[in-house]
Amino acid sequence: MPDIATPPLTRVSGPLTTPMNRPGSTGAQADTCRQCGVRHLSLFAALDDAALQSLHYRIEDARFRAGQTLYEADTLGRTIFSIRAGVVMLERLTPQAERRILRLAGQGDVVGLEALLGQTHSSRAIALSDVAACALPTAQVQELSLSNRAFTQHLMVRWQRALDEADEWLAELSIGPARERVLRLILKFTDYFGGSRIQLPMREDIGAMLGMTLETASRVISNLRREGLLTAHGHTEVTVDVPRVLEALRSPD
Amino acid sequence: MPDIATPPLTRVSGPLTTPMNRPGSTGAQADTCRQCGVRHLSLFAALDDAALQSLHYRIEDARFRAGQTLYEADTLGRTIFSIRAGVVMLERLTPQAERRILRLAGQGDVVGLEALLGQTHSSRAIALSDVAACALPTAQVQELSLSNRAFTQHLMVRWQRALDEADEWLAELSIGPARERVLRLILKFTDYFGGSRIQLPMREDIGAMLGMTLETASRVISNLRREGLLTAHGHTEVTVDVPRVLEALRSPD
DNA sequence: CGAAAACTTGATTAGCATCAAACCAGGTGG
DNA sequence: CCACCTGGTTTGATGCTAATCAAGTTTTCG
Repeated sequence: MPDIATPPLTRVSGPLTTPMNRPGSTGAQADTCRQCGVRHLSLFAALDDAALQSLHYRIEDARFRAGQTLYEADTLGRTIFSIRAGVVMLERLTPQAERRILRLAGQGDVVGLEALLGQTHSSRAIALSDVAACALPTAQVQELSLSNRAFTQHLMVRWQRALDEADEWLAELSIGPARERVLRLILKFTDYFGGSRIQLPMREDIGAMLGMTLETASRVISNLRREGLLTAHGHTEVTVDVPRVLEALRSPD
Repeated sequence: MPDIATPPLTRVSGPLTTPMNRPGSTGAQADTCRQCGVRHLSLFAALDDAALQSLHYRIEDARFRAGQTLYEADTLGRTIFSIRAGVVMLERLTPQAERRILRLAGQGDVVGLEALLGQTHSSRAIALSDVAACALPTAQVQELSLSNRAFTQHLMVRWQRALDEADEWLAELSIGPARERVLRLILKFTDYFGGSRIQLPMREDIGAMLGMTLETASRVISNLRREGLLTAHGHTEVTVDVPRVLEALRSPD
């Protein structure tokens, strides 16, 4: 597992290039993992030194720029991704072939778990910001879950976390007035980005997350800026007045 | 594990009584499980006779009438429920304290998995129809997943199935015109009930599943009846003209 | 039979989608 | 360097869908 250098979370536009998979750093896997500052958050928190030494497969440092695809829907994956830094969107197409973003995954989350069961990916995974992840071969994960009970437990926790998140999106982000849904999503961003200064995604993406048109998303956000709940810095970066957002959600105004 | 007598799926209203937990039938657990006609669909499909013989905890036959609660949100469970027959709704409250039904679980599904991780239930589970389930003690399940690799795999498949279902509800049942959402939900019912003759839930429940008011749900369903896509038998039972429903969903009319 | 619960239907309104146009920033090429 | 082009954003005008409020009807059950 590679080091933890956190990539800048600036949204990078431009043509999509291939993932920045690095050809494996020097030294043994175990050393790299031991030095990882976010290992305690990851699937590998359960592994002791002995377990790290015994890894049979190479764990790759997978880097993605904003907009790049981690995997496509309806494909078979050979790896699952443990996210060290950045935010990933999971999306699928509605029956009318419109994009619908199902949920986000951030530091400590794992995406692509279905690959462990031999299933094709049910959704597409796209980097919302620049992303650093460990690409864990499914064979390695399966081997570990055979031998290591705590590791299996960690896997199940990741599954449950995804399920909790899905439930929350159903209950909090897919119904209610547009304004409230946007406010709740913005709060979620402050969690994922770890602070009140966040990157707002494209209006189209916000719309796809909340089940509304990009125009409605734009209108709501413009209003929030005028009311001072958001302060723009540059074109995509904003500061959130978290207390006032919480207050706005408490009182139906 | 008890026998498989399928309860009638008629919706029973009236005051909620305690679950019909039967005090365990005669004979060893293994015998009961061997005779279970839906074992191949259940978590226990992975267990051979030896494994069944070695079960340390009593697995209860849990019966619930329509409307009864399997477990409450924010409580700690000591069992998970493997559903043999009937349909269960998982619901939680929105931030505005309105009911939101997240998804359904039917034959072969497991609800309450989070109890295995020591977490409180994140949602409430309520029987939509009469339900027959096996109440599996979490201690028993944890013990099995230690010793039996295939069983662990089955557990993970159940987690993933719940996640797939949640994603589908997000993409297909929480956005789009009311009429289409109702049509898609009705198709789902034909799956869960195993045929074109289904029990329609209360309009209020349909509304809570689709994020719409009960009046809108009622209007849509009344229209579908007038158009002949649904035929009423009694007050809650209807026959679905599946081909025409599929056609109606294909063409945006 | 009467009361309560669930369902249906109507009238009105609010909120959002839609269509359309203008605006703005960044990047490209003359 | 400026003009232009492109992709994203904002804003406006209009119409439709579904929420809301309000009866009225049917069904269920004590």
